[in-house]
Amino acid sequence: MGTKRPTITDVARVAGVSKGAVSFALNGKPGVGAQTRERILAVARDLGWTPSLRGRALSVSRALAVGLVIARTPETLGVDPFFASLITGIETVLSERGYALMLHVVSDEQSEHESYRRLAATGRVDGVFLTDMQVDDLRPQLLDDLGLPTVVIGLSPGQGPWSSVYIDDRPGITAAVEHLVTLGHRNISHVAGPAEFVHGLSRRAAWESAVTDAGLTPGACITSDFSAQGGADATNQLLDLAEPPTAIVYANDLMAIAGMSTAIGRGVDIPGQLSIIGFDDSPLAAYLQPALTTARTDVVGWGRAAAYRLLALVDGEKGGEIDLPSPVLVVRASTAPPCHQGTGAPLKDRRGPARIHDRKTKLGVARLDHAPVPTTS
Amino acid sequence: MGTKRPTITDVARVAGVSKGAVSFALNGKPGVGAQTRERILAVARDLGWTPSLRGRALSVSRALAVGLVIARTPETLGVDPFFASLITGIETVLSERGYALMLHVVSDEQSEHESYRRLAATGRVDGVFLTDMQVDDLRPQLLDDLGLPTVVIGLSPGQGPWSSVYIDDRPGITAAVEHLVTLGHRNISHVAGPAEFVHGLSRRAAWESAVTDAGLTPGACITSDFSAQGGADATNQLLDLAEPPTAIVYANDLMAIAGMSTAIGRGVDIPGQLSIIGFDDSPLAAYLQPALTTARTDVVGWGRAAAYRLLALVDGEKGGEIDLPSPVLVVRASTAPPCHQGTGAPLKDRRGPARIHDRKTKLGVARLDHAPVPTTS
DNA sequence: GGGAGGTAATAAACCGGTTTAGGCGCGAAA
DNA sequence: TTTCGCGCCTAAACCGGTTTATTACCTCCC
Repeated sequence: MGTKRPTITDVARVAGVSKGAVSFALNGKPGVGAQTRERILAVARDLGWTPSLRGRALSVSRALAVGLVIARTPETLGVDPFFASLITGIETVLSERGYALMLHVVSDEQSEHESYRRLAATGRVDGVFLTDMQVDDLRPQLLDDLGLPTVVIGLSPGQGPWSSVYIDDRPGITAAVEHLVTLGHRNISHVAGPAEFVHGLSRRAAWESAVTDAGLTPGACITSDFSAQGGADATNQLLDLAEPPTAIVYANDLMAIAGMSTAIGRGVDIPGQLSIIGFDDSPLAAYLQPALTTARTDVVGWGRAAAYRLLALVDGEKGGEIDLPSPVLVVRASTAPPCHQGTGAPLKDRRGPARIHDRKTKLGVARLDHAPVPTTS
Repeated sequence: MGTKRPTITDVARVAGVSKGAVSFALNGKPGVGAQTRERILAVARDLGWTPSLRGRALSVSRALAVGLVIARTPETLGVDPFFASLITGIETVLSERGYALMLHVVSDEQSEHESYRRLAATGRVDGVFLTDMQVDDLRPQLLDDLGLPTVVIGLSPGQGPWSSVYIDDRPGITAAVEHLVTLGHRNISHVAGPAEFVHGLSRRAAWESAVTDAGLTPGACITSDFSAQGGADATNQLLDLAEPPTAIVYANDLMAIAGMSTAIGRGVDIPGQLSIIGFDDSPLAAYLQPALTTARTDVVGWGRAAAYRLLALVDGEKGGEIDLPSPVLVVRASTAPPCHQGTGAPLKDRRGPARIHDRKTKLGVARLDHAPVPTTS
């Protein structure tokens, strides 16, 4: 706190040149001679000068920051591994470009819109990320009106004129269903996310078409809300059916975990009487009993890609496409052939090493860049 | 994107006054007459003027933003409900004061220090929050050197000259141990967090003294790392002991959940043979099988309090104390009297309504502002 | 009537950078 | 020799606010 930070004027004075010359030298622009440039840089180094983002931001009319508004309750947010990974990925890109992330956490849609308006009105950010896309989402239009460059996370390119980053959920669900069919399941249910969310819808559609493609009739599908309570309720409904499913594919891990616990609480053996598959590969999934079979998406890579796109958009660059690995199915102990009723197999040995179902060969799109087996590390 | 946003100069021109007068009028300062003020405000409203934070920030030499640097892997972060709640609480206060939160997520300590240096050097923030305090933490000193106002989250006031916000963990652990003792347990173990973290240490100390106060000898204590893997490993170690505990108190929910699953995987009945208590009250806790008894802290309130303190610090205000509710124990189905071995009680009915153990009367500090029972909503 | 005191408003400096317009000296082309 | 062009550098404008110094005017009071 002792002395103030040196400004560009201090550097200029010490180096005996003008402010402008210092600016040129520090930004590598032409307009200063070689040895003058050296001298300026040396002085800047000696003085410990760093550019003031406030000054620069005002001068270049840029905030040098981007925004992420999350409309979720702390309960949903705290147990969903998605945002942690997304933000981590975003950060890796932003930090190396000198950008910062402004995070807003709001409770409802109303405040979310208000948040965007404020970010735009005050000029705090140069662009924003948009997540949790809904079917007829008003936010892209709003952001367009506000003149805020936007990258939509989780909307396939065909679904709008917006710049977007997309991982196709469907291979994950497809692999899940195929895995179950291979095991011999014929009555496969789905617990879906809310129909107003595109990822709720697309996962449901993927389940339906995968089941149909396997020559089966889709089992019951219950639309829920991605929450633990919702997963538990939906599971109870499914198990209460006259002909309960032998396998359930959940739209996320949280519902799957709650569903699995509910089933166990009803005395249902898993995976003996009921196979369970989640979506997300929560860090917890491998440590449950039984360990949860689930689809994993490279969310960190998603965040990175989104950040690249947004910075490109802000800088007016072209912004090359980044191809991301497709989801893969991580097979653990919560899935098994149906009708093992009452075998009483020793629970002890049930958590084997996870097997990864990579759809690379079939679809030609999946790629797995990172070591995919998290259970033993 | 059509026309540019109006500036204060535009307002001045339209209103037929000087820039300075407009600034006075908009900030409620003396120096303009009543009806001139009215006219200026009207013009500003008509033009849809909002202050540019960039201009203001430069002028007042403030960033009007505060920072939070989180040094965690996405795996740890994604499953720990702490930060979601903390950030939510922080946001409620910041947003109503026009401040914003700059979030940095980094992987290691090295980058964390680098982050702080950059935030300070570029003047991006006016102050920062400090979490995950370690025993001989170098960061407060660093931030002091950098001249960055800091509020430490989770350090008791006596432990340093730093401005801090604190909830005493210990009543939660104490209540947990007392609950177990009341149930009849005599061999109570603890799975602790890393000894370099103050909340790891303090929870361990609380366990030890609560057990001792009950006239018992502390059972085995294993120092782990707050991760699922660590919780599973520690549980295996404890169950392999010649005299395994009849109850385990974990330093967080994640380890407790993994530990519970591990025990179940070994054929141990919970809570029949082993009682389990976590810490955090993760949104999942109520939906596990059996539902997890755990201590709940008002983390959102913590975030709010921390934000108030930091803004007070930044504004040079005094910053009144905010008293926060102590942790309470949420009793669910994972705890029961010991030695129920092999009762084969129907799992179905095990998830009763949660009971809250509030230590208000005993300690005179606990307060529960929010509806505390989350299981049925 | 003239100085003291107060209010309303303006002009201008300032925050810390970037960027443009322009001056000066010098070498090459006409 | 003149002129054009170019490299190097400075002065000054600019981004959008806040704040200080200053001026104009009015009132009060001796």
